[in-house]
Amino acid sequence: MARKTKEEAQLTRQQIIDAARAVFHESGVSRSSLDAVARVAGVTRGAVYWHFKDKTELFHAVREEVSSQVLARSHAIVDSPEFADPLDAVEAAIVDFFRILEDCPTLRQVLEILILRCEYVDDFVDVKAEVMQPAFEFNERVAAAYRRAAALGTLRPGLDPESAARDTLAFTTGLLHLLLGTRDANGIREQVPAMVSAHLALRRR
Amino acid sequence: MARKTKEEAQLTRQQIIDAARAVFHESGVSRSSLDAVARVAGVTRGAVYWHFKDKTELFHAVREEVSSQVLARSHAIVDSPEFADPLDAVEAAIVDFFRILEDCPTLRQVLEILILRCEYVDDFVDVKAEVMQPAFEFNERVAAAYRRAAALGTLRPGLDPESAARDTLAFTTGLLHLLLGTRDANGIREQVPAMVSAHLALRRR
DNA sequence: TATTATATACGTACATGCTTGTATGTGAAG
DNA sequence: CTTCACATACAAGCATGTACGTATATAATA
Repeated sequence: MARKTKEEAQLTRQQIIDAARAVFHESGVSRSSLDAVARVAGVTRGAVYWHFKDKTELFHAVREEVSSQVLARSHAIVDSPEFADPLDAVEAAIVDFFRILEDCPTLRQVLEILILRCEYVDDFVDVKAEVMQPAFEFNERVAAAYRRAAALGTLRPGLDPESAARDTLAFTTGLLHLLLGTRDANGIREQVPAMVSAHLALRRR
Repeated sequence: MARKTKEEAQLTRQQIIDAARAVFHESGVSRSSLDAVARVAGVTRGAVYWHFKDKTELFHAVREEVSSQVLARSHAIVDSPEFADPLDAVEAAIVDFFRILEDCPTLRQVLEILILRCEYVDDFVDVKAEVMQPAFEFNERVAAAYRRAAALGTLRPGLDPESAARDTLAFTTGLLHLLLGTRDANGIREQVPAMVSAHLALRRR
């Protein structure tokens, strides 16, 4: 084999990332060998070590490929001025998230890797904080939306926007884990839009 | 070394389980070697292999040591006839769970192992279902409590008991994951009783 | 523009350490 | 005397990291 052009090199880099996602999802992060990743990608470990320092760096590449887009998409919906009621924006953002979770296998694979196929120890303890940061950032937007709703009078009287946002964060987090935890999620999967709608309905005036 | 009496053997077995819990929590399940577990327990791998077939069986021993007690305790509170309002029983059970999560380091360690230090692949995929089963069983009790509350008229009119139970399950699940995910849980830890109370308050008439 | 030099994008080979499973030894309890 | 409750020893397989080879894209130079 010989040297590739820059575009070809970027392509093999992407192939390695795709292979890593598949292998991590299949075997778990710590049980995945870089040789298995290389074989799936159609290269050798030499290529993997050329593009990535070690498995941790490759793991980060797999994660960052999806985390930023998802967060940006959710933020755009929550902050969208198209919704007269901020509560509608929150509901739309949450429903949208769970919908693309169903439609985008890449996102689903990465989230399944992060949540139940990765051990957060040693150098991965701070990774867990990075993984959860998007959730907390989204929660900030939800709190802001709830404050706007309170000002508009569409939030149920007596509800503290910050407390309500924490509650919504717990609800969303739990729903995600329940959906990823089991195959059919005990019938929860088809109930998602209704559950989100009911959750928001309890917060409306 | 020589043969021990039966009580001594049970003691070393328990020491191995305790050591496994510590080592799994420190290094993650797959990165933990049975030799490390044996050294912490003060024995050799021979003792570990005598008491347990392999690492998977040891893992199950660590898990089952706590899962049954916790579930029984929660069920006892939810089904307790001491509460006039079933919603009070649900609130008490949830608050109690998160309180013993704070007070009992063993339970906390095991839950942290199960949730963020274990990779659910291969022979562990069905383990995940076992891990989540207590949550679904508890949810059944909560649904029954909500039905009783509906009959008593203390449940908010218009709420479907089954839907409300699913919502509570998502809330509880999410709260658990948020608490275990980060060190200070972004200030959520001290808010837990208030969050649970607020969650139930939205479901009261 | 043609030639040369160099860094690039890998593949190959090797040494090392770690972990597992099993096989066997062994001394005291029953 | 037998079985238990371990300890010890051994073999084998992986996975990792690095060192090295290599041929070509690309830049530098003439």
